[in-house]
Amino acid sequence: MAAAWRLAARDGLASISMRELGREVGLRAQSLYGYFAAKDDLYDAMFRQGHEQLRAVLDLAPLPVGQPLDEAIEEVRRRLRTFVDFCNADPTRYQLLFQRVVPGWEPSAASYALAVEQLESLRIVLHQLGVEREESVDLWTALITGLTSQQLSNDPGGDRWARLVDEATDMFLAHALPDPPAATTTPPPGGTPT
Amino acid sequence: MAAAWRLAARDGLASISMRELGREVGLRAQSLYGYFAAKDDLYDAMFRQGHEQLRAVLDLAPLPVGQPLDEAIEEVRRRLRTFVDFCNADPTRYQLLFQRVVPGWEPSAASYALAVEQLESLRIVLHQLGVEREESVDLWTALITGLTSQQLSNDPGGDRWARLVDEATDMFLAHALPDPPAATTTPPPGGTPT
DNA sequence: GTCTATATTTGGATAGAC
DNA sequence: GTCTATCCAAATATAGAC
Repeated sequence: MAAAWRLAARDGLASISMRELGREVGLRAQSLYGYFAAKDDLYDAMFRQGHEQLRAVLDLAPLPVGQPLDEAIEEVRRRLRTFVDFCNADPTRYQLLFQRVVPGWEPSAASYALAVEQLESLRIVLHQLGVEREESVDLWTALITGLTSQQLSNDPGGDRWARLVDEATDMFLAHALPDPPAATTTPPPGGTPT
Repeated sequence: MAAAWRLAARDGLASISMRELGREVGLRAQSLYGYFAAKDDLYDAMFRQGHEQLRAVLDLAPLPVGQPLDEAIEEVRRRLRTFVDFCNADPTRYQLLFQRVVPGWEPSAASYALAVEQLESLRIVLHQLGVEREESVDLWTALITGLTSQQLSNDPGGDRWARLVDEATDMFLAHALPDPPAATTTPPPGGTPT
């Protein structure tokens, strides 16, 4: 798996070949079929691994159940930062998980369920903040996706967009919260919604 | 060219083959080399064509020089809508123009200049609105990119994210304009540094 | 489990005739 | 301009020996 990620990072996901992967691990390409029934299975395993890694880093941040609003907001901000950093740390992984860059391949149903689960957990967090409109959740995912993809496409390895995550969070919450908090990191007055 | 776009839409950009393209237009693959010196030249021609199309639709909307603020804002809103619609109308074209989905290929310098030009015109429009911080322009491109890519990846042909463009514009302007419009009751974030 | 050998397909690209 | 013929490289995958 590590060799596969390495090759993908070097040549692009779609350009992984069984021959080269075999060479990388000291085997012939044919021997790999003892581990993956077909090349698609390799992609599927990578997809699953990537989502497990994502879940691992997000799980470090517990869901903000019953937190005061200002702490919950800080938690959301932290999550966005974690997510953008996660994507930025490995553009190839991001492409496999969130874009469709391998022609003719799509994740198996079982693997895709992992991805859906992530989105559901996001929805829960936003709801606890008082962001309940479906449209607001969509706007939030667009904002995250946009920051991430701009960062990866136009400033890989840098932080030109990544450093905007806090500002973006403020912008979004000021728009989406029924009772908008003060900007930046100053704690807002009480008045928890819902 | 039309046949190339058709194939790309059907099988993915990276999967275009000269043989199949030839078959599509009633020629042998080898004959195509009379028109494109190599396959990369084909991608380059498509890239150029796509950007010319984009310029064409955006040029329909004149730059809002010296307009009153509210008209300029409406103009920006219109431009975003035009852009998202343009991308949504042809996901393949979007991928070629704004993502890197063809392994080993990148636009020639001459073609890439077209893309840079688009961004520059965007910067001008925002400046005329009073949005001058570099970070705000970046936030804006992230927002556009995010709406577009979410729309294409998760609701192709629909409008789940496309219909959020006006709301997104309001959110952004409320945040980025020194003197916010009446769109929302949200106070702007703290004073923008120059 | 891994190998050799090989089938099979597909792709980009060139040479030279017409 | 387009064709036939061909080269060359690379890919996925299977069969069967060890």
